[in-house]
Amino acid sequence: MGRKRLQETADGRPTVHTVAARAGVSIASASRVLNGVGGSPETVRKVRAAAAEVGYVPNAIARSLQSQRTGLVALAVEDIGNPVYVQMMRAIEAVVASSGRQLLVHATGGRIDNETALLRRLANRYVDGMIVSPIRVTDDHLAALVASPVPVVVVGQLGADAAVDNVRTDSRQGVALAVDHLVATGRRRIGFVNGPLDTVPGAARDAGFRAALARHGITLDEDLIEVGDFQYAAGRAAAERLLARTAPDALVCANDLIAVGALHALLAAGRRVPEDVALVGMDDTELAQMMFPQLSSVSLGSAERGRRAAELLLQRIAEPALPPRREQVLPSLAVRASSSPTLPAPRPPSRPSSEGVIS
Amino acid sequence: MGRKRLQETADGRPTVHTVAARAGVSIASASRVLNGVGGSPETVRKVRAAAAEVGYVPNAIARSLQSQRTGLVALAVEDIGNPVYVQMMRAIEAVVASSGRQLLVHATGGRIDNETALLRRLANRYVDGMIVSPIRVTDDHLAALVASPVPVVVVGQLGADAAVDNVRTDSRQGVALAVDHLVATGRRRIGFVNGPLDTVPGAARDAGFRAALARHGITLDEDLIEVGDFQYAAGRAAAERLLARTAPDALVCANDLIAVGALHALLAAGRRVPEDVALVGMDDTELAQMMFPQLSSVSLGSAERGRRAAELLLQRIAEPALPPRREQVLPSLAVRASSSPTLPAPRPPSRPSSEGVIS
DNA sequence: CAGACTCCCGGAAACGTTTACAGCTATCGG
DNA sequence: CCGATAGCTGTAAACGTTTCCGGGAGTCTG
Repeated sequence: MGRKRLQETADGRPTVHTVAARAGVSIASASRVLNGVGGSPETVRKVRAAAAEVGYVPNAIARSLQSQRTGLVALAVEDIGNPVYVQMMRAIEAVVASSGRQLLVHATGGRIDNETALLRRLANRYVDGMIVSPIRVTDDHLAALVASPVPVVVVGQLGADAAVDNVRTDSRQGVALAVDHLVATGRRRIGFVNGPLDTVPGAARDAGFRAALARHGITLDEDLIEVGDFQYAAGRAAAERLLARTAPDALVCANDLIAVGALHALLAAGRRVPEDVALVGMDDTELAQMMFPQLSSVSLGSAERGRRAAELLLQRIAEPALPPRREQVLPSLAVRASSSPTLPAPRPPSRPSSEGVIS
Repeated sequence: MGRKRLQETADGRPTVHTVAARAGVSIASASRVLNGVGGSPETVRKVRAAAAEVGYVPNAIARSLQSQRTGLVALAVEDIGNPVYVQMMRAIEAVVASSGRQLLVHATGGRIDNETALLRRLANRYVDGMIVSPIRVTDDHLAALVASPVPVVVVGQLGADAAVDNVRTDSRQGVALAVDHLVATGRRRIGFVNGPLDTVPGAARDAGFRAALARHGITLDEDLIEVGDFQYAAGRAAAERLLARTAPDALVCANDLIAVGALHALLAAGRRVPEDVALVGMDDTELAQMMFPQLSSVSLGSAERGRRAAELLLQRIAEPALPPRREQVLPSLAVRASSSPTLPAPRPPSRPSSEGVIS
């Protein structure tokens, strides 16, 4: 009974030992051949043949334990149904793929414990690094971020003192761009449909809206502000409540999903866009261009933020000791038919990103 | 220099050895305490304290190597920007979460080598199982699927003899539902905007469309068929080409993104929907309800397919020896304003899934 | 022909966990 | 008071891979 080591795994799959035994070489040689480093022609032939015969496929977990890397990078976002994250994801994927890694996405669904759990599970070496874009951030959440064993980059606003790589934008300024544009085109009763105020972006956009109105000397009518969720249905419902209460001549929405909901509410209520009510969304997703009329939207540079975040992450994976960095991308405004008095229901251009961009 | 074993990892992070040494116990005791199994009160106290002091966090890779499981499940889809996959993903996530696992999503971008590479990387034990929804499937792709070391479930059409768990729908029948509905409401010049014919769904929908017209005794005018990509922009361009060529009184689109593109093209060309041209999409995503008018759409039960696929996967993870199974979900048609002659530009209902459903 | 150098190979140690097993102490029942 | 039993503990083996290191064989150089 001197059987020292089983040559296959519990469920009967071959291991490198199986291959080595079958080829009549040591596991060291087998491993070398399988990794394409070294080996005499004869050994290579035997090992390759043996591997093919038994259908050997290496166990990536064991390999990672040894090599201390997995070739995977994760992205955690609230809601994968929001096109802004799709845009961001595509940009990240492009960068990550160039380093030979693969991107995995997880939707936290806004449940913050979910995100913390993900951090605990994934960040403990299942991935080489992580990009997270939280919309609510608590203290122990932040603690979990800094304590992560693998590099983490945060996309979005974060406390000034957080020792985490961070890419952000100024969404207050983004809202200001929208308000400036509307005021400049003669609108005065400007409404605002926002997301929850207990989220980071919700709070920032609320502050931005109030500040912008004040700057123009417009006193705020609270009836013109309505809060819902960052989703289509909630946006539509919120806009309906607002319209039932008062009559705006313009509507700023905290993201494009809300703006689409508002457009629906406006059209259903018989208001013409932009003649009766001008409409401006936010995030400048492809959804904005799918609508009819196409929606003006404040770009918060989500693709750019994603790209930069991915680059920061790759740098930190290569050089873990770097000090925490912070980058900022500027918002800009894409003016389209939904808010333009000069463009009468225009034919959609084929190069959609070339409309008048104000930054 | 008899130092037998380093007590911390190369980058200075604590291991279970660090904790054990600091607590003055063996690594076995430390591990037991950290897993909450056994240990005297005194040992528990010491180990807990030591772990907290050094900030110990277990290496999940090492744990997985030992336990042969990771608690992760992956979903691979073409394009995460397509809302149909978002729906599917949500359904899968719900099931998977109930088993205490987490779902990771990967977008292959239609690059088939990408999907094969993902299979090689992820399926080799990084995840406990995988759900893939390929739109193109080659032979070695299929080979990679069956050879996967971890359970795999395929969503979508697959060769009849493939030894893989499979959840499918009948999209030919789905197209037929749309055509039947349009014919029944008096349309005769029915156009079809499809995706690429070299994809599985594209081919099936093309066949379904031709068969349905034939069944109604309508001879097909090839001018009424246009092919693009399964995306918004391509759908709009394809619809524009079609409209420049001929004058349909109805349009069936191979998915909702295409349908939105077609809607845009129709409105830009001054056609009224549904008065001049009735429009029916496919996949019944939330996008269909975001439009104005809301789009009729053939539901291919994507949420249901996702749910079933996840259940099949969990069963197989628990019981790997099961024979391959195949499940089918039936298509149905949600009739909304874009194709209804009887509903004049209706107010969107608040319970959007309750419109007249035909199956 | 001796030495240096190159190449290839196998043994064994790692990577960081979990866990089977055996030994020890303390308690309990008879 | 002795044997059985229960509860903890530590040693060591596993999980499946990569890689360091030393030895052997062959080739080249002087």
